[in-house]
Amino acid sequence: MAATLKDVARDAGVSVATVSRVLNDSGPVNAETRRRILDVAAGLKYIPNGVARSLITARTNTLGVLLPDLHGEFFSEIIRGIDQKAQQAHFQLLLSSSHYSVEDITTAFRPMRGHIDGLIVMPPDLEADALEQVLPPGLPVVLLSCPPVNSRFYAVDIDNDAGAARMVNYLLNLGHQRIAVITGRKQNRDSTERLEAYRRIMRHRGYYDPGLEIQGDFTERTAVDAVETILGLNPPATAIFALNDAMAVGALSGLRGAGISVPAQMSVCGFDDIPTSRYLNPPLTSVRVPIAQLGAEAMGRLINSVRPGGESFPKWITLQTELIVRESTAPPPI
Amino acid sequence: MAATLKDVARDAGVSVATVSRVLNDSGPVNAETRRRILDVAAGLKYIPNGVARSLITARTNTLGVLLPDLHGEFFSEIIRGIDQKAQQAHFQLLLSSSHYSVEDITTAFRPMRGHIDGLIVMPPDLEADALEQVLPPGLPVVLLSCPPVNSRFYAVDIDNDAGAARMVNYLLNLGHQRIAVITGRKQNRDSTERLEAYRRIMRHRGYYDPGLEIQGDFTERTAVDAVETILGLNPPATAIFALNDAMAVGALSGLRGAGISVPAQMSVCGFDDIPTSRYLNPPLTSVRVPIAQLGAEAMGRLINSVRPGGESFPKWITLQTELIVRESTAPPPI
DNA sequence: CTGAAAGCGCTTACAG
DNA sequence: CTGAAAGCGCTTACAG
Repeated sequence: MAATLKDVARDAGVSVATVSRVLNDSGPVNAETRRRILDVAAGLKYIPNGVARSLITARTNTLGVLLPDLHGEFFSEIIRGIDQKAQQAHFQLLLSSSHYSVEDITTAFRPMRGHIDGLIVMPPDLEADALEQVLPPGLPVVLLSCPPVNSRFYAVDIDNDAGAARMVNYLLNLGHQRIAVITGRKQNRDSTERLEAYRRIMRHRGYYDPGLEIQGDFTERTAVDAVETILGLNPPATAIFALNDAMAVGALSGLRGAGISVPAQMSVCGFDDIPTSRYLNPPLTSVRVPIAQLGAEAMGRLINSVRPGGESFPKWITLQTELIVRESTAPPPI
Repeated sequence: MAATLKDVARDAGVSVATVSRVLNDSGPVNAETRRRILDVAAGLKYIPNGVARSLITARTNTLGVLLPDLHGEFFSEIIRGIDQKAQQAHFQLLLSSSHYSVEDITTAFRPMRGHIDGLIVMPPDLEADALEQVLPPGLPVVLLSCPPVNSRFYAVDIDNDAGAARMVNYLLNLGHQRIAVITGRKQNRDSTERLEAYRRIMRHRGYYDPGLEIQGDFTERTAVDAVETILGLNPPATAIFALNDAMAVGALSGLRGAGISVPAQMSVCGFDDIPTSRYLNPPLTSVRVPIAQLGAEAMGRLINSVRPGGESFPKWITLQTELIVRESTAPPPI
């Protein structure tokens, strides 16, 4: 049906080798011959068969992306950054999500094998070395939000520690002492790091109380439930630090349901600064994470490492965050 | 490096044909031979080369997805539905976004050609036939939110008309007469259809006024701006119908900035019912669209049409919506 | 500057 | 039940 190299060669009266040279700009070709070939190819609407090309070159020009989840703006922003970068470098994107464990990742990777030149993956906490066992030795890999400890992988992550520490200090400086925190799952490294920073600062200032830590899972719903628990605290909390914005949204909602006004009676803040946060009621104080950039940086590194002779990047880069103060936080009620 | 069919055949003392038969469960093979081959394959950690397989079978087991945008929860929900369905059917996903025009789509499709068995695409308004010109004749295609008029394509869309009509009627029945509407871009068919329904009902009830229509672009930001215009209306509007939820979020934010309370002084409602909407302050009245299902239905149809002998689906399916009344709407102030 | 030929790793009639 | 062989559509030394 579709024209092949052979068809073009036949119609142009040359060999397939010559056509291939013209199409790939490899090797010298007579200018006149070149023009004729290009004409014929256009006339035939010839489009190279990428699969055949991949088989012989062992390059697919496709990069894989394995994500744990697809819910919420955080992940769509990551994909947006990844997609943007991939497009401008003319790479294609093979996407797969809902992979929470190394086993999931292993399974999801299987069909990708051979179809991709490299992989971006967001594995559960500290699984870099386990991952190295199950991925092909030569495959370029970039880890998202996971340190490349003991592995040959590249990694891009966020300075969760500094971000969370600044937020807690900001809250403390506002006068809060009872700061409740809603965490993500224990396996979630972003959550763990943010929580550790919270603990360190709270301890340091002498306000640490494990009773202030409520377990969530980074979704709005668990935060709504967490608010109930928090409102039952004694002595009461005066601020809620949700370890991501989705949960801050849930907390705001739960508080509204309970008739608590923010920030007059309770301060609320989040982490990530997803695009929606500035439009919330009240606008959310949060820690800005360059989410799309996180994806873009990962993709940039991956592209670089699948391309021969790219510049050399540091193995591990940590993106900085920024405290964004809006209207959901204020001094505690007196 | 990696083991090939030939390696397995050699070590098992059989021909590659037999190994292929075992691995694909095609054709009869002696039980003992089969076991031996499987053992050898496992020992060698053999994984079939998908590219080579694709070249010979002319099937890639990969489906392409071309989306206009990746901002916001609407698109991540669509992708989630698509991905879920693809995974359970063991298809891979090639994703590309930021394609607003038929030209963009044409360009983005080029590198996908040959790599995919079918395509899901969300084209601009009414471009189905233009699209048919630029896509290969045999390629299975499913259109998202675009009628398949004059084309051979499948299509899945939303009953925008009924949804918007119900919302406007609901607002009218609440007592509103001056209902401002914030629209999307003119090329956006979802927006256009919702707007048409709005106009029809407003005309029918005798409250139609073109001055109530404010142009937006489906992002929060334009809705914040639109609110300013709306607040300058004379006679004033008492309700705002944002034609998607992202703009309702923006409207809520703009109103808050202007010190207008919702719904006491102004009712606000949206369309799509993105996951966040129920957690807003106040929780948003909206038209529920089964967003993930939209993606899943499209993928289901695509999978069906690339698989030989699948059941036959109607060419065009329209998903129904549901009015979700929350707390952002109330009777107008007296 | 150009072509004949090998080969990438598979699948699939066709014989036996 | 099994194998030899052709072939999918390309690229790339190797000769000339």
